[in-house]
Amino acid sequence: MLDLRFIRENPDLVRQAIQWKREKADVDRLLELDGERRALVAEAERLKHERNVVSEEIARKKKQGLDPQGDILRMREVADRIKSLDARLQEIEAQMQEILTWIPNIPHPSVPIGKDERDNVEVRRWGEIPEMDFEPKPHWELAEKLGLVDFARASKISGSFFVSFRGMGARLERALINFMIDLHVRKHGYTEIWPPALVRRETMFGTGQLPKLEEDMYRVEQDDLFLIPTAEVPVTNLHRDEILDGADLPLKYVAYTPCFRREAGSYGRETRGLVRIHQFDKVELVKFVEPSTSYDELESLVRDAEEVLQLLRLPYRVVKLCTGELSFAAAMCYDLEVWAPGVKKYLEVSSCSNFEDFQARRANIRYRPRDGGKAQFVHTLNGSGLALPRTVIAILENYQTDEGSVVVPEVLRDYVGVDVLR
RNA sequence: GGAGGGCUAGCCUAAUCGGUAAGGCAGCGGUCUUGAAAACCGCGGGGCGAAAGCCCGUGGGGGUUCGAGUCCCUCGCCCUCCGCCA
Repeated sequence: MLDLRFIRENPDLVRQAIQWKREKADVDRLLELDGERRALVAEAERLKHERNVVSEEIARKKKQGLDPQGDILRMREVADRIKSLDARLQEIEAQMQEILTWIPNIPHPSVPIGKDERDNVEVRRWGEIPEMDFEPKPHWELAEKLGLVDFARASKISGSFFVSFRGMGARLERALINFMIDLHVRKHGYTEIWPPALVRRETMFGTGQLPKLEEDMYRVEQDDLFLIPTAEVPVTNLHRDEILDGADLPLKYVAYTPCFRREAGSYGRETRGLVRIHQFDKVELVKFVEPSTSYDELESLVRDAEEVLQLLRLPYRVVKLCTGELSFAAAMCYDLEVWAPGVKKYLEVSSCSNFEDFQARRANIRYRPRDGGKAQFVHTLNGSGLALPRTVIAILENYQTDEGSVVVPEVLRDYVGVDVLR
């Protein structure tokens, strides 16, 4: 959510951001309502002042044994006026709120302007694409043959685009989760969190998933709870409606959770195997930081996520998203894309974003600066570190041998228990 | 699922039959000091305003009333007990 005052002072920039992100929000209508609201507030406040003064007068008269009946009758009318003004104000504010919640965050000035992934900017590459003297197989063939994944039975019990890991496949999944969390906790100084996977509506609103993405999420109707699409949601909302101590910042959290996405309307190509599934595992990094440090913190967040790929020795590239690819709440975002030789493309395994104070304002997360002073909104950031299924894809496809076995990356061997999946 | 008790500012705690939120601690600024502590003074939730000042704010929302921390309804959360349960 943007600050209303900021919108008032920078309407053109806000309109531009709406256009860049292909959102629909009527800024002119918002400003018009804002003007109307301010006039009504002035009138209502004048009447409330009168009511306060006379009410005290009534109390005084009663104490002195005088008859306040005339004042009471007069105030009855004032009270009616106030009530109707407040009702009108409430209506206007609800309309403003509705518009406001649909206004996206403003992209950082350094974000390349563009409309789709072709306009993203590659920042750097890491690692060598492995040379194979045989035709690399796609991961679903390898996984099926090695008995790591059971697509058919998962579909039977839950429908298409669900998977069931089995045997060493399940073991690999668990190994990756532990490896990633251990890295971020022990080496990068994150605190491990295990949050709920079902959250309230307000929680989804706090990080910006609602109202925009309601159709993309699973909802438990009976209790109006949502299955989280990412750990970002519960973990960022941990500090909702709090004032953090500036001396404690930055707060750095890492959380493993399953993630649930309906992926409504995104069926099509590139959805075979493990590329896009309704339930997947992810290790997520979340930071709460002082505003002046947030872009440095974004860089270190990206490096923390990259290190997972480097230790796994998987070739990847870092891409800076253009304005049209930025999510609703993000001001800047880097994607990490790992090379998958079987499907012959780069796959997104991490999105690392700085939301500046957009989420903090929505979720009311503030901090008290070290030198005292007023509480201010923190900046929030998050990034995958990493999403599991595509990391599994990359491991299977990059580490495959000509006989169809898969070598286990060295850093995972203690976690997996074997050197080769065969 | 049922019964009861609670929720006041960063934290802690008051407010008689309904009369317009009293204090304390922490924090920040100042006086004093070589520096610090102590002591004393001030600030100390949000909005509008150049300021004076005004409005709002007792978990959220609504109602009754001239006037609500206080009465009523509703939702959330915490605690105690009963029931059920991996």
